[in-house]
Amino acid sequence: MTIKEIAQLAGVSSAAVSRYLNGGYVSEEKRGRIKKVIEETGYQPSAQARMLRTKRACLVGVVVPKINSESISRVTAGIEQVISKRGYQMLLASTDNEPEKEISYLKLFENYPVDGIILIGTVITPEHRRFLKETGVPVVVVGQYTRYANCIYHDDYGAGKAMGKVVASAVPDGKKAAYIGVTKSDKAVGGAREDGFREGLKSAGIELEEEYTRKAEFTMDSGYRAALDLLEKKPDIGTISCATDTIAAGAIEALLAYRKKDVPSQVKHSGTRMEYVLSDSAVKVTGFGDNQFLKAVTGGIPTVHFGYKTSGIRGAELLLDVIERGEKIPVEMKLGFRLVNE
Amino acid sequence: MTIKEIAQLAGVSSAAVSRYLNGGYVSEEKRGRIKKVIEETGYQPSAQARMLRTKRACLVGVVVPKINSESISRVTAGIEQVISKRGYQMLLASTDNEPEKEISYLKLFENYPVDGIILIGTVITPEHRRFLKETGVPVVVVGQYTRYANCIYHDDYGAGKAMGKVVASAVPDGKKAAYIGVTKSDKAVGGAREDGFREGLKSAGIELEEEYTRKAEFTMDSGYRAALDLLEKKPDIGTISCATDTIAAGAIEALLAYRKKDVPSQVKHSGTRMEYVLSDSAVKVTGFGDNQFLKAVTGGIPTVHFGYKTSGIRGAELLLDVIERGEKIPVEMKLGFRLVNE
DNA sequence: CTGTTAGCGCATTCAG
DNA sequence: CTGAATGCGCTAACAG
Repeated sequence: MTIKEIAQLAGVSSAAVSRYLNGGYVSEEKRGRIKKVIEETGYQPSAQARMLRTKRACLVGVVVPKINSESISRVTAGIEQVISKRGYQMLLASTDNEPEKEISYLKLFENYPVDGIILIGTVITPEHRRFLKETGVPVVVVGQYTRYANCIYHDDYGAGKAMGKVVASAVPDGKKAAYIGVTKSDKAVGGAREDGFREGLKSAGIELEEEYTRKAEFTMDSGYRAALDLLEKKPDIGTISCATDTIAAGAIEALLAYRKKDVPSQVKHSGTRMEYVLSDSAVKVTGFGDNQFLKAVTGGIPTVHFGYKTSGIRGAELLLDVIERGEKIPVEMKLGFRLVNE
Repeated sequence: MTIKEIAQLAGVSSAAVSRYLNGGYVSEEKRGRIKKVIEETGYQPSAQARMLRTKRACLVGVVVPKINSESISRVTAGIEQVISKRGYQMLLASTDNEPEKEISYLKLFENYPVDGIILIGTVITPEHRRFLKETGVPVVVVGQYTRYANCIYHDDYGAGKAMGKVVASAVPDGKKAAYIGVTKSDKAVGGAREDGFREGLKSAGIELEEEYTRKAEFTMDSGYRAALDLLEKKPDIGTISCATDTIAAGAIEALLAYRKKDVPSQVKHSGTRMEYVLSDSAVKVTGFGDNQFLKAVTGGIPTVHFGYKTSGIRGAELLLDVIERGEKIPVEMKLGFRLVNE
């Protein structure tokens, strides 16, 4: 069903139909005829052809590293909130943490009818930079700093440092602090958080020793394996701090499993908090991200609340500014954090 | 940058460039020149214009009720797995559990360059049915039964019944079984699971009493409130069964909070399982969905594993069959389940 | 207010 | 093998 057919059936020109559809001048009489025909046929204009013409889609594309994540869903919720208020819709592309897919979806959106792109960043490769530098489509990056695009990121270093201090005062005498991080290629989550954490510990006179350190993927399962390895090799661990709450969940699982396997112990509740008791002494797990699911079922571990939803909101606002008002001045925005359950 | 400009720069016709791009006949010499120009300019053909022409996008649109869900991400992972192998990409639209948005995104995809649509269904309204009946775009529905489209759904009734039997044998003498469901408008999760559960209990001689029943949204928070209400009004509860693991997580949170507020008690571990001890007697929480996160941090509650990933795989295969081979025979597929941690 | 006309960027005939 | 020409479905001038 095309606009031309509708025009014929209604006995008008296709331009009249187009105007009808877009709120232009149409006489009452023709308006009625067109309306009737459209209702009868159930005609829907092809968004695709329209976009080819107008170069406007009222659509933004969002590239995310994975779908099943509380923090990411908070960001997208923020985006949705502001763009839907302005008549836009949102399309998501999930890359499953594969940088190549990320590029391929960025390129898809680039040649696709979207007015702008929001990239929830993890690892920024040279290819990413090249894309950001060369693309004509407005892009804002959320979650990572970059000078090649408008960006909104979080104070991961500060959060890491604050957590380091918290942990410093929590690790018992004679015990050690351990850390499960992620790849440093992720400057924010892998780099800044860990660097900050180290610094926070150091400011309290504690050194994070390399043997008490592991690298994990962004998954619970990976956190589980890393934590188990840590527990098996280092019996004097007092705290396990993880780069994300998801990894922390894996660490908690490992504690449960380890306890079950080797050491008689128990889980006890104090207040709303659970401590995973190991060989008669609690191993405390900390995270980043303030995952509500984790909080609900465990009572909450020490973690950091970032303004994920806010970053989505601000990111979308920024994007719409450049889409609609052609705003040219580059923006870098850093958002703060809040310690939780310390 | 258009195909025409490339043609000019390379001193050939736009048709030649088009052929070059699509693997048609081009002499070695021109091929070289074209290649060079394209590389220099970084030209990328407009997917949008191409689609307008060819009616093929190598894209499938997936409409999901929410983004932050383990079960949904398992389905999309399944979809991704098969379509990416066949050269397709996937675009997601999240409706945040709002039926109107669902329709609006379905219509977006309908007039958009996607070759097919997969709808992860919750509530199927008359509008949905009308859409499915009338749209020309191939659609498959995952997670709900419908006769208006190819569909793949799970044996929610059977799963509910099986869980009912498990619970029947777990609820202590003198105690009652409680159930937190969701809206019956969701035939699968709201209707079938609860009906099956009732039946399972009944087959063991237990009746699910209405006062021990609550309705929740598909969120943890809602499960929390429902469970707390249940606990406060009915002290003789032995088990709380929830329509989803997410709701169950909320129920666990409620147990923790309730215990803290009123009743001295403790959490104890037996094996890998935790039981939330209430007034000296454990209240067992059960769910549906086999959420791995929940399992990790609690040791696992009795739940049901559905073949979510499989349904994604089969759904995508079905869709590609109709997209690529014009398969016309309607398919309804029911997938089984497996009890976990009973 | 209205219809005619000319493309948006590309793929596909169809004669060369 | 190749280029000129046509049109996908729609909107934006433009002259009525």
